[in-house]
Amino acid sequence: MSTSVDCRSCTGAAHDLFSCLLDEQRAKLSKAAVPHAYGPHESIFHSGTPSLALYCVRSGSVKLFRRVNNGDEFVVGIRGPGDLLGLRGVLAGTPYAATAMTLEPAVICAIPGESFLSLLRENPLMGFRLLQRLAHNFRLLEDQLVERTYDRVGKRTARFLIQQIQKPEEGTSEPGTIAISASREEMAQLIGTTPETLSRTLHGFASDGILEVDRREIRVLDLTALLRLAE
Amino acid sequence: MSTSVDCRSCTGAAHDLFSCLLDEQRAKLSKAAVPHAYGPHESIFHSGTPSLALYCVRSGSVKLFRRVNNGDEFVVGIRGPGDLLGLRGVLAGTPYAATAMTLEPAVICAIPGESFLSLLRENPLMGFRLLQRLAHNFRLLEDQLVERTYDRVGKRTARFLIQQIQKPEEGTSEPGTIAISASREEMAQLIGTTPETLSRTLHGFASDGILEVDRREIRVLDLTALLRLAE
DNA sequence: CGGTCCATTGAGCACCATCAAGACTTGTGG
DNA sequence: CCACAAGTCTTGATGGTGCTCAATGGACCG
Repeated sequence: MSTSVDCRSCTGAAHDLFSCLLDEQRAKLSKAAVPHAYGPHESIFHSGTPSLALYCVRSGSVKLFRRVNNGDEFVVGIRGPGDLLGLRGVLAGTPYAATAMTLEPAVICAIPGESFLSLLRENPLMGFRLLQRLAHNFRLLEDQLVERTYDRVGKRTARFLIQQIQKPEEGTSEPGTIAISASREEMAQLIGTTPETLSRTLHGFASDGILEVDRREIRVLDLTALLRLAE
Repeated sequence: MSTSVDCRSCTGAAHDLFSCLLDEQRAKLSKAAVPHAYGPHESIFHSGTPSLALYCVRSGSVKLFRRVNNGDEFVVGIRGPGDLLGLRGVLAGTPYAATAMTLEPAVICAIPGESFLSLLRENPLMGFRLLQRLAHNFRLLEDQLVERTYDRVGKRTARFLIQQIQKPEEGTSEPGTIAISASREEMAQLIGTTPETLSRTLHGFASDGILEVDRREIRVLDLTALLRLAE
């Protein structure tokens, strides 16, 4: 075991979850968790393979997607720091339902399913916290279901852009400027549309004076209008 | 307290969940649970109101829906015997996210949120079972998200019909015959479309020789074809 | 300076919601 | 038992949204 990790120092929502662990349990977790640095577009696990481990995102962001019949990817969700991946599979003992892939460079800890389950048995409070978290995620997923079905591409795109603005960014960016690291293809997937439609939508916004669209940067000129579009 | 209930005798998936309770705990649950017989189209709780209780479906079926901006109902899910309603709200301490309404006559037990939570504290194993169940439902919801977004009305309708066939029915019906107790409007909601489109879809199937459509009964003539449509 | 990849733009079309009208069922009161 | 009314289901016509296919335009890289 080359690297070691201290789950106590882990920031974000995961801390909330693990904060109830006793020192001894936390030590056990830290010992079981194996961190790994992923590059962009590396897969963490694949849909259909047995759920041997649970993954805890320390930094970076990850997309979860399923492959649908016609072959293209359906993005089921995006996870960030503090989120757990593969929880369902480990709990239910079923294969992963989705494939997880990093969007950007990320550091993610792998926790063997068995270790996690035994920890869960030892510490019911963590179980309760987990229930609450799952309940919360459930609601978010429901929101997503409604959004995908009811809201038009324009609205979803506006929401996506607003999320990106709020995302904590590194030094260089000015307020209102979104650096696009993803390709249009990928961006379209996250919104749930095609690259063509996304392009049209963005340039539509641009010609309304709301955005300035560049290949890898989007400047928001009229945030008020954008917020109105996102309702 | 007029009526009393024995949670041990409750059939279905709920039994799985409560089977791990000790006698004493089960007695407590049975005492806390208040059964109530609902007629069709009665609401059990409303979206936005505080989550004071959890509901356990004993018989009948229930639709969960949200009201969307334009005013119409978006059906988030359907629950049947053994399912719990309002779990999320109780766990997270947030208001109900959806409104629950019976589709048919139903018997449903109300369990005060506090009683349930204290039971959960006393019995970690139940917590674990609950986690598993939530994990499973999570997956189903994800399936629904994909289905709603990707599958066309025809496919969704076919799936719906197949589900209805498999549903345990009371004496009178012949195999392959579906008694429609719901109106077209309601049926359309469950599938996620409009009454007009549903009507066209059903009669389209009929003219392909797959179904025989009557106002309140649908006979499946060609199950193979229907299964193929549902993929 | 070509070649390749990605983004954009255009044209056409499928699906389905909407609006509108007609057919049928059901209920009510005379 | 009939007549009328109200509701539901069906059918038709139309339009919008967004996907698909195809062509063009840049950017980046060798």
